[in-house]
Amino acid sequence: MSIPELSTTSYAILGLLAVRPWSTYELARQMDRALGWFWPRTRSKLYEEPKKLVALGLAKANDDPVGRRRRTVYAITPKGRRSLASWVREPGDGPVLEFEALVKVFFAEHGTKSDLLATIAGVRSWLEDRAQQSQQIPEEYLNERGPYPERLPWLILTGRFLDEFDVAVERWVNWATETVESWPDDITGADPDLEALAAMADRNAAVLAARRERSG
Amino acid sequence: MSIPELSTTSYAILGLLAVRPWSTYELARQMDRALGWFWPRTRSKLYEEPKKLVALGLAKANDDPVGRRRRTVYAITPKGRRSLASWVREPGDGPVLEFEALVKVFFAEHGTKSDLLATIAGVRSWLEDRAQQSQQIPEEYLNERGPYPERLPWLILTGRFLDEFDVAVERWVNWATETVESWPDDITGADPDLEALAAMADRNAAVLAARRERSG
DNA sequence: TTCTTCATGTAATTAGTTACATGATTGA
DNA sequence: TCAATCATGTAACTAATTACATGAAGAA
Repeated sequence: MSIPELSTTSYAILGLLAVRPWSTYELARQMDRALGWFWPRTRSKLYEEPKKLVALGLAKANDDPVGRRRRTVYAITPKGRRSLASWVREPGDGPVLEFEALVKVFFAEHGTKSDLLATIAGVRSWLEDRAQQSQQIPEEYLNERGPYPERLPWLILTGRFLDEFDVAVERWVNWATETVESWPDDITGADPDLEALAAMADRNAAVLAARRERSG
Repeated sequence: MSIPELSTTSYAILGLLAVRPWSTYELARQMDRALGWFWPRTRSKLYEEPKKLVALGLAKANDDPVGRRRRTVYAITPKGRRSLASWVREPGDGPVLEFEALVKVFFAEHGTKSDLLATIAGVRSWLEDRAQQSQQIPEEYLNERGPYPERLPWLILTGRFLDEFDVAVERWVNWATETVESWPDDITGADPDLEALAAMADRNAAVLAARRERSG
């Protein structure tokens, strides 16, 4: 490789630049709006990465002063498009989850039943905040006002993943709330939900059986 | 605060030390087995963090040489237990997702239909690998052979979340495969699945309506 | 006795976050 | 005209990963 292995973050930004040129601020907004849901990065990264792309000839920077301040607008180059295309064709990594609240559930013995319920309730709030933030996007497109409608078929693919994810969280919150509410106040006396456990084991077995069937 | 704000990773390790003392290697295995599914960290972190805990008086290190090499076994202190307990009672952050393959889906216009199908198929393999890796744990507990059975009620809570997550991924893979297969070879001619889009908008609205009902 | 896997750790590097600073624009 | 918010960026710091090195134990 002549190119020293860009990170996924670099390619994510390069991908946005392939849609159109953006100033850094616009890139940041775009990350908030969409990409950030499954590739979250802090804003300051968005000032660094494009510089790297420019250094490699994958993008170019245009200075576009606003008043006394400079603003940098980045655009993709043909070389950048080629690099992006070859990245897109390689299958990517699977989902990675980080879930602090669940770590606290995992160590629930150090808190009370009501602490645990509060932790779970916090996840419900998270879900609601998220519903709030993401509500306008599908509506824009349904009203034929969403940007870059030619990309819509695959934007729906990604949106649907996030939707399934939220459904999973919601289902879990509902079940976990009920389950913990049924426990005694001293949670060390709780009975394990062995039915749930058996269901997990079964589903797991089903996935593996399906694989054996698929692959011979 | 006298304690300079530990990270979630620190508390995760502290939580494990509260179960029993472990050598670093055992900690690493334990991360692979369970915590790593929702708080993934590289192995070398597991050598660093305990040192920090020791410096703060939250854990103590015992040297336990094996042949000519040293091995360090860490144990929690009473102060460590107090610190852990106060962390557990605060509700934690919601789930954060990173999903490289989905970034590639998002930029699917730079690849072909079959590239896209391959990306989705990669996610199915991920799912199967995961089923493989996690299969024995529920079975151990169902056979009453799992370690620390007194923690089982909340271990099932966390396991169930991961199960719901996998179900979501599986549902998405199935739907996405079907959807993309129905597209023309030139994906720029694909029709957006507006029904799916409308369903997402509806679910979103339902979550928000439920919140209004709850809090109003 | 040698190969492989288990086990133990450090060092160098990269990625990512937090904190800060300040100009431009808008609307009360 | 002043406060709030939008916009632009850097610097210092912390977290995390990758690469490396090597001893111990068990199997062939």
